[in-house]
Amino acid sequence: MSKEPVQMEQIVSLCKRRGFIFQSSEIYGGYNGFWDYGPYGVRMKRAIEQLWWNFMVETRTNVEGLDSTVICHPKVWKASGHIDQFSDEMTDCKDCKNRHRVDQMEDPTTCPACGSKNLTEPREFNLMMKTYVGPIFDEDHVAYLRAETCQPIFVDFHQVRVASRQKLPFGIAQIGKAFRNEITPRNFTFRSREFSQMEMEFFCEDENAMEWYEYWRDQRLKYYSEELQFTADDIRTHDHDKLAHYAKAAMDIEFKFPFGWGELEGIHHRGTWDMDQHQEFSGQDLQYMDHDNQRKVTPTVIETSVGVDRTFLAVLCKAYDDEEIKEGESRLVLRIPAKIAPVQAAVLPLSKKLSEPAEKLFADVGKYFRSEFDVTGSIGKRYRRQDEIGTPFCITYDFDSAEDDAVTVRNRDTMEQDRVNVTELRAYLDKKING
RNA sequence: GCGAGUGUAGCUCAGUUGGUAGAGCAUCACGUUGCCAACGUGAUUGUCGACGGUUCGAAUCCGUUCACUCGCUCCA
Repeated sequence: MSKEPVQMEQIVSLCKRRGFIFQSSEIYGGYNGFWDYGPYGVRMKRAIEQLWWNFMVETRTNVEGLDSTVICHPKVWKASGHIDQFSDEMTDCKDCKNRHRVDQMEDPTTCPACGSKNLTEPREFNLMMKTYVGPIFDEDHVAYLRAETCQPIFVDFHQVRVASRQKLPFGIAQIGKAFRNEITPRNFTFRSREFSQMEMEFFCEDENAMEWYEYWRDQRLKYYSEELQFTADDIRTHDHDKLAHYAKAAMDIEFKFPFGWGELEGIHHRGTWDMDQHQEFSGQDLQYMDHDNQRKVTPTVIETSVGVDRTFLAVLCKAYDDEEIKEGESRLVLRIPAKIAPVQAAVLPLSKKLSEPAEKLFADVGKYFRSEFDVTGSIGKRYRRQDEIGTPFCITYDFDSAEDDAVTVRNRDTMEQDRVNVTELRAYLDKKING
């Protein structure tokens, strides 16, 4: 059953039509690089975040959570290198139209691509979003929106450690918004200017760092295969040969998007770079006292950093299936894993006459699963509507239901139905959805 | 940001040499239907991306701008 590879336009169109994602500020013509999650989108986005949180935090004793502010003391970004490193001088060649980083050019007056000297004045491109804190808008009150969620984790390391009574090795995880003035937002939500990250910084001793690096790489790959059901065709890893200034080892987990391979997650061995920087800039002692060995160590950091919006997009691309049912008839179905589907169970009365008892059933199902009630249109029509938003189970209340206290549960992928007693419905769905 | 392309109802698109907008799907109502896009009748929807100009008259011509797609660049 080979199918046409999905195109980005189809994903964008579906997202808009069914209320997953639409452009920010659309009535004003939109705003480049900003996207809103609609009713189904926010359900699935939160489910993805919850899935990651459960996997990374709730099911472990050695990872703690944090929810820090978007705006931090400006020195945080000075220490992290973002204010300097995120700021590139760029020049455009007026002849061959290529853009170059001035610091990477052998001769800043000559275009490396075509040799022309007809270049624009170097202009600074800083990716940090700037704002002011306090009512006075001058240079002394400049602040930045965080460009990544991990820096506040380093900054709060000691507070979290003391409060949670953790010893090395342990991790701190955070989900939240980050902001970057991307030069070119592109590929729908893949690269936007406001986005959500799910990051975990694992603090350990340097001797064991590579082992932890490998451990977290394996854990994260397990998450993609077992939790998100991505296969070897969807996912590949890519080891960095050129390392960033802070990294000792680094790899990406990439997903095969319609527009090509794109990074979902980065796993980095950051050494003691961040902790050293914050120690230096804050003047505070950020070392960890290892009482067992009577020594102080600066923790080494292993980072796992995921883009929520990218995960969301990957799930949709993978799930999208325009399936041919018979000659000339197809159904659009999103084969989203049940755990993160925006609607996990739709309650549908077979006929409008059955609305009242069906609504009672819906009230009960809705307590335990993300659910929806729909009475408009034929039953087949309503199944197709649910297929389109990836609802794994449709519960149909029919004319026998009052008699036998049972309903049919229709499976999205197989389109087959089970007759399930209402008293067993919760357990039935729970097993199918949560395993 | 630079270069190229695109921009008409929620979606996909039509709109002839400038004469103030249509189709299919979707949505909603009523009837019908009783488990996979049925059908019938009716209804809603657009300052033709935005602003400005030329013209008696602009979706159609010109300018600017915004957004999207592709390339350069960058990254979670």
